[in-house]
Amino acid sequence: MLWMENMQNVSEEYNQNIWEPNYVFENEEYSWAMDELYDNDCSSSPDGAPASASLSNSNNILSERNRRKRLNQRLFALRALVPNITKMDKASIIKDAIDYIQQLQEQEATLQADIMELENNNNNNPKNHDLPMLLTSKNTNVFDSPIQLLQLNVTSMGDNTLMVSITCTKRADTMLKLCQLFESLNLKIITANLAVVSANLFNTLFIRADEEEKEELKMQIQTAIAAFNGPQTPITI
Amino acid sequence: MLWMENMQNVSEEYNQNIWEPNYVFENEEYSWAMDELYDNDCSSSPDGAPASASLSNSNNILSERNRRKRLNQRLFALRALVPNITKMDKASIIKDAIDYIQQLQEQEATLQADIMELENNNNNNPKNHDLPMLLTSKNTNVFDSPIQLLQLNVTSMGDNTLMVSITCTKRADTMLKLCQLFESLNLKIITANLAVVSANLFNTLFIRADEEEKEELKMQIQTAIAAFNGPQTPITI
DNA sequence: ACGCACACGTGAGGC
DNA sequence: TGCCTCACGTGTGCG
Repeated sequence: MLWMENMQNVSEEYNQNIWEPNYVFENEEYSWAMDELYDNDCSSSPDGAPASASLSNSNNILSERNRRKRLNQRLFALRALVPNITKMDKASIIKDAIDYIQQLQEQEATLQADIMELENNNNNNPKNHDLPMLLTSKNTNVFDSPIQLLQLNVTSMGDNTLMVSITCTKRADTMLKLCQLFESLNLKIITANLAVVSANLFNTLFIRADEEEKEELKMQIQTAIAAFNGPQTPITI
Repeated sequence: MLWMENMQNVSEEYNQNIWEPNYVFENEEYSWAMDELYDNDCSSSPDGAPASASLSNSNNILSERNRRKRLNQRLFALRALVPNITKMDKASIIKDAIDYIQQLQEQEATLQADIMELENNNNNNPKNHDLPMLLTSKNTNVFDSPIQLLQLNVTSMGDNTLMVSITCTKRADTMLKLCQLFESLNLKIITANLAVVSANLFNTLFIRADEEEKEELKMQIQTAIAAFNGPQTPITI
């Protein structure tokens, strides 16, 4: 019944691995969602299992651990969006999110009804509201000057945060084009910084995204710039 | 290792318990979240375990099974609320819910701003159609979401530097419009910073200009925003 | 073969 | 004590 005792080797490397999910957690109550991150080797299985099985087993364990970690990060990110949270249970987090979504949905319906009523009330303005407006159909007004990219880096900062650092030559409407590009990519920008030094434009922005989307994001930015510039592409990096 | 074979007694009562979570599920693909619902008694443990331990153990198993079932039901209910779902992963469900909540939040901000705008439009009769209407060459793709200015400060930092601090509600294309506006004013931007907090957008930029242009610059920005938003202006500061 | 996503049983820890 | 929630390792099934 109790033939497997590979637990509780946590205490030493716990303190250096506890910050690896990078959710800050200054308050120490309710600190589940990060009770993992110790990699035991799990060698020498009691029955004479061969080494290959042990290796694949270890991979499975690690993969499953990462999966649980991702799920908990997402759940915690979901919890961060809901304003009125009652309990920190996993089930309660999802329940509160459900209630909040329903509340937002009916509030949206109410607001839209109010808008329609107000629009009908003053019968002299013929404006129409088109709200959904997905991406990729708004950059039809590229005229001439392309974005000349000098450097592009995407690094993971932890805490579901990616830092994008872009350097390009400053010419007319470059910043405008970059903004257009960022909006088209639907990035969740936390903070953006821009510095102009002589004729160069240094742009640093922090984006809320999963850490594993790093390379994907870099490729997205590159292809977006390429698509923005048109058929001829002076990307040099 | 394989001393416990209490699986696969599902087939009879599966059909009457499958509808117990009350989510309809007419399509039969992706039907996880309901792979449980068999209550085995688990009596007569093979080793001579006492009856109390066996009973508490069985209760634990059953309770844990119910907990998992509740969690999956909630997750599935959450998934039912989100319109645009990509994958049926647990992690993807939570991710899509997160994106949807954020989208609903900014849409709510947009709609509330629209309501305020419409109410101002109802109260105020046309009186300011004498706006300078600069820029006008590139804003052919402005739909109808204006910049809702919450705060605007211009302070002199000395050394021919002015600091402009702008707060407005974050909605779609707000940053793009601000960039367009700044470019149209031909400002000599040294450094610009942008922070997004919930549904607000905080913008701070340092501009190379004479100190006596402070009030003039503030007026320029205000009138530019007014011109950008169109005839009706919901400036509240 | 390999990886991924899941449900399961189990022990630990908190009220 | 029992009840509840969680993380863990494991087995299974699918692409």
